[in-house]
Amino acid sequence: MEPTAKLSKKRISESTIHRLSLYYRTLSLLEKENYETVSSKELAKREKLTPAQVRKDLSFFGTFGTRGLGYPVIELKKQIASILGIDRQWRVALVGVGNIGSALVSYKEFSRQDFHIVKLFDNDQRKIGSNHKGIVISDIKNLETELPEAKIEIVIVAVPATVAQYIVDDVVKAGIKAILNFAPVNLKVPDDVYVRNENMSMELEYLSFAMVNEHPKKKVK
Amino acid sequence: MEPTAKLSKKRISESTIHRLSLYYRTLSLLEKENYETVSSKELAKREKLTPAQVRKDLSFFGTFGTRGLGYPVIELKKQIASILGIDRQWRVALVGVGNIGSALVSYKEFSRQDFHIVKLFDNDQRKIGSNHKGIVISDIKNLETELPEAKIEIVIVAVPATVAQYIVDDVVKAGIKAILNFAPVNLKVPDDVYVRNENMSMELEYLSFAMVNEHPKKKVK
DNA sequence: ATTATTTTGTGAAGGTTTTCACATAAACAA
DNA sequence: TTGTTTATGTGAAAACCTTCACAAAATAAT
Ligand SMILES: NC(=O)c1ccc[n+]([C@@H]2O[C@H](COP(=O)([O-])OP(=O)(O)OC[C@H]3O[C@@H](n4cnc5c(N)ncnc54)[C@H](O)[C@@H]3O)[C@@H](O)[C@H]2O)c1
Ligand SMILES: NC(=O)c1ccc[n+]([C@@H]2O[C@H](COP(=O)([O-])OP(=O)(O)OC[C@H]3O[C@@H](n4cnc5c(N)ncnc54)[C@H](O)[C@@H]3O)[C@@H](O)[C@H]2O)c1
Repeated sequence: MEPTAKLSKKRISESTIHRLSLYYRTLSLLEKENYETVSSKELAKREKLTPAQVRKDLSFFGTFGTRGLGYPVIELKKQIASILGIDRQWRVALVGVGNIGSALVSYKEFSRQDFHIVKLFDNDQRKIGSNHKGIVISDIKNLETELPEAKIEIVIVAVPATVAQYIVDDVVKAGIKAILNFAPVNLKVPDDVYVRNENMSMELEYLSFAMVNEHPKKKVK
Repeated sequence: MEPTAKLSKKRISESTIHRLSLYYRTLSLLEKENYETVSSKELAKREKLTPAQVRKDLSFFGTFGTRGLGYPVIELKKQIASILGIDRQWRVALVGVGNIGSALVSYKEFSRQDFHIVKLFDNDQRKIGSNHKGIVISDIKNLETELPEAKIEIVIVAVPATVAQYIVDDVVKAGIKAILNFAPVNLKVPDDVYVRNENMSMELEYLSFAMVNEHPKKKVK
């Protein structure tokens, strides 16, 4: 059966995309464990999902498996990489080289996954010009000129919440269409700009809610 | 109309809880801006949601508004805090005082929201015993005894992925029921333990997918 | 070969979440 | 007062997402 690239009009749900990320990570692991093929059942078990969910998710994008056998690990991993758009390098800039910013620069998972932080910006004179993990920190004043020059496609925002919107306004002016935001604010951006928020308080608050209310988990088969 | 605390059997969706966190943050902002009341319309606008969504979310927990007027900002904030269980202090420990761990210890939003990191653990002899932001780093060997001693209720896991499961096994043995995990692995825990994962690659991959596929956003009114 | 077994891919069913739409109630204006 | 406006709270409808269940296809066993 040939893997087919469906170019369907149907909107794919956010959950499906997130699960593709999980499948990708698990397939990498399976590859290391020398699995040649994997069934939807096994994949589901590892992700605490149902096999039907796994098959349905994949079916939105094509047919990748062999009946009676399962999915070829290496090939499926490649296909998911292609679907997610991580079969290429993304040039990433980070604004705000503080506590969390510095941590992210050192985060090996990003570079392993072809997200390369190649530019850093800050407004602190003590930081500007200094070399941080092999990257010279640029002055935030030069954001609008240097982002296009460096062919940046994704910007990570790690500045204080009070200035995040101003920074993002400039980031958008520079033509950037994708932003990963760590500041605890709702950013306003034009319709054609994608923003994802990392909100750690939200997850802690979920834990808090769950404990206080003995919130039942979704049943898992 | 009296605010009523519904003790319903119905499972509240994860999305609703996450939105409560957003409402809470926005209400804090509205309080600072000296709003006395706020309508579901205004709240929705700030969160990029529909007014109906806001009202429905709140209605699961009681009736907090006044028809013709809206919701009293301070009172609603209190009510949401009570629902989320953040009207009290949570004692938090963090394991793995590395790049991301250190950043989290410095994260003021946590302490402002009554999540207090009061204990740090690591296995690096150079770090153990040293004072980090006013907390002496403990030896990971003492995890099982010191977690109960310090009355810890939530543990943040910020150790390398390869050891995360072992750490979590010990954390669970120590009786902890809530874990915030930063390691990129699917942790196995008993049914009565809540785990939330912070997966930053997932969000970057979502951005990647969205850009490559020109993924339409959900329509927003 | 033939049969039993495995496992995919997918319509349809079932379940959950969001949105609609309106009765209801409070506030405000005249 | 009375009427007009505003805005909640909520069943019902619509949209969306997950699971079911089974035909189809491939493998493995006899
Ligand atoms: N520390 C954490 O663990 C953590 C976790 C989640 C989210 N956040 C959020 O991430 C952001 C940064 O947090 P942090 O703890 O790293 O703070 P930080 O103060 O350590 O870092 C902020 C950095 O941004 C720089 N900066 C300030 N204004 C700037 C401007 N106008 N232009 C460019 N750079 C500017 C500062 O010089 C500093 O280097 C905050 O919004 C915070 O709420 C932090
Ligand atoms: N750096 C980031 O921005 C980032 C972002 C998201 C997730 N993560 C994840 O968070 C984890 C930590 O990442 P990091 O960049 O901070 O790494 P790091 O190496 O800087 O920190 C890891 C810390 O854990 C300690 N440690 C190692 N083994 C331990 C053990 N058995 N018991 C106790 N402590 C132990 C180390 O001494 C070190 O202090 C990793 O799983 C990583 O994938 C990191």
